[in-house]
Amino acid sequence: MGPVIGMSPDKKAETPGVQELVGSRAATCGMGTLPEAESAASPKATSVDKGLGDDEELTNLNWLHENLLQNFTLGTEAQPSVSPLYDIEGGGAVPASSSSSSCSRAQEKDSLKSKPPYSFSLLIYMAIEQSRNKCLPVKEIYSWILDHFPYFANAPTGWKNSVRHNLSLNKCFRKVERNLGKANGKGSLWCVDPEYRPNLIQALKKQHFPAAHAFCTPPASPPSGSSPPRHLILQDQGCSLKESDIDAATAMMLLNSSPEQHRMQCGKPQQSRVLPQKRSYSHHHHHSSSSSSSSRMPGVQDNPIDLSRPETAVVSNDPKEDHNYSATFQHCASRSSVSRSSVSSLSSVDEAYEYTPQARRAGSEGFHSDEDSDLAEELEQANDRLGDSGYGTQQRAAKGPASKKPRKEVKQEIDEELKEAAGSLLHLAGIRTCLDASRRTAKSKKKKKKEEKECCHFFVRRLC
DNA sequence: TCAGAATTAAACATGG
DNA sequence: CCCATGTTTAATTCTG
Repeated sequence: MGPVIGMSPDKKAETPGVQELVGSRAATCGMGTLPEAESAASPKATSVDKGLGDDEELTNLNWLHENLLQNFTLGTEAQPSVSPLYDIEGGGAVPASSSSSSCSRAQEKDSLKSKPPYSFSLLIYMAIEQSRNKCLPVKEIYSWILDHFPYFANAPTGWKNSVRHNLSLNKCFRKVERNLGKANGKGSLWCVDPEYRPNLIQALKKQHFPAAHAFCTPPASPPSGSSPPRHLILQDQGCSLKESDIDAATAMMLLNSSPEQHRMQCGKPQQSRVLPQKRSYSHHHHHSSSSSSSSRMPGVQDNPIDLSRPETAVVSNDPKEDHNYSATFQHCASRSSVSRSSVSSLSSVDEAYEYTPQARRAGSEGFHSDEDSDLAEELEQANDRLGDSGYGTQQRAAKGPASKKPRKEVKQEIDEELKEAAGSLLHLAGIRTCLDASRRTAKSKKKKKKEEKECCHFFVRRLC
């Protein structure tokens, strides 16, 4: 990621109102992260681009915290205005920053300054995936990013251009006409091309995001007391785990990670460069050799992710093949016969939005019916589990409430469990990180050490 | 060092 | 005309 800071500040604001809103929100909730944890992480995390040492690791754990917890609120749509971490830290309603310590203040300050370690593609992906209907208008994507990464609230507005650029250019994202849309505003909806979801998840994982699988659409069967537990596979260890074990397992990953893993989890932000572009936008890409392209994205094949979702495990139509620009472009035509399940992602949406692929891409798109039907069902059920808000209100209103209540309860239970698990995991991770950081930054300033100490003490207290 | 991926900036078109 | 959205190109930066 290039420095956003370098963007010309005199550019006109694209959405003037939002910054204020989010800025103030961020100020009140402090990004909704564990304040003490982040206080250790944040203080010097203002620069992500260069020369980051020990602090950066903490910073990235910071993001890990946020996103882990976000995703552990499985089955609930991200509530932009309410951080998912509220629940964990404050027992439900208390903003994290209400425990006003010097840590939380510093953290709030720095959360606004530190740049997310995720590429725009991943940010967009996360936004879309956490939306109820798995598709969002650009504006909502902006909002999600602003809500979850307040850094952008204060950053120059070129990032929105980048977001749009990514949406247009990245094959992972597909434009969807919304015919009911006038009331919802202009512009199209954007969704994630299921075919490329594995890529995105892989990219997320590569970006110190062990819980990337949580961005996967939940399995077909609705959660119930009798439903079989979801099994997750920790990519680097090949362990198959029940969800209830994930806290311990992921904690193990954090605590016993190899240097490489540790770097992934705590180290310098790395953007995964695995996401396919829709076309070539630079001449030299056209005649670039395919030598390196075939060697990229090792994880997709080497570490198939159990994503509790059929398509995610299917990488046979491997987009990695055309993940480089030239190949991407050339494969477009051949991909016309390739199974396409985008529509399936929208199956539950198409009551609200009619899916009409854009002409530019429609030429190369057919949709796979078999997979679609399965996924449609799956998504329908998944969407049933999701909370309210967003675009699907009408259709839910049409449904009877009778079938909803038990699911809701179950969902709540699961959420509780997951939050708890995530909480303890993060505490462990926080301790680990704090200790590591203290060790490595032995030479660093006393002030910093003090903050780390506070952080560690906090976690130890919490554990006890 | 290099190729490719990602970011950033900018121009332009379109539609509300 | 303004603004949001979407597309495209180009330059730059970063990373494996």
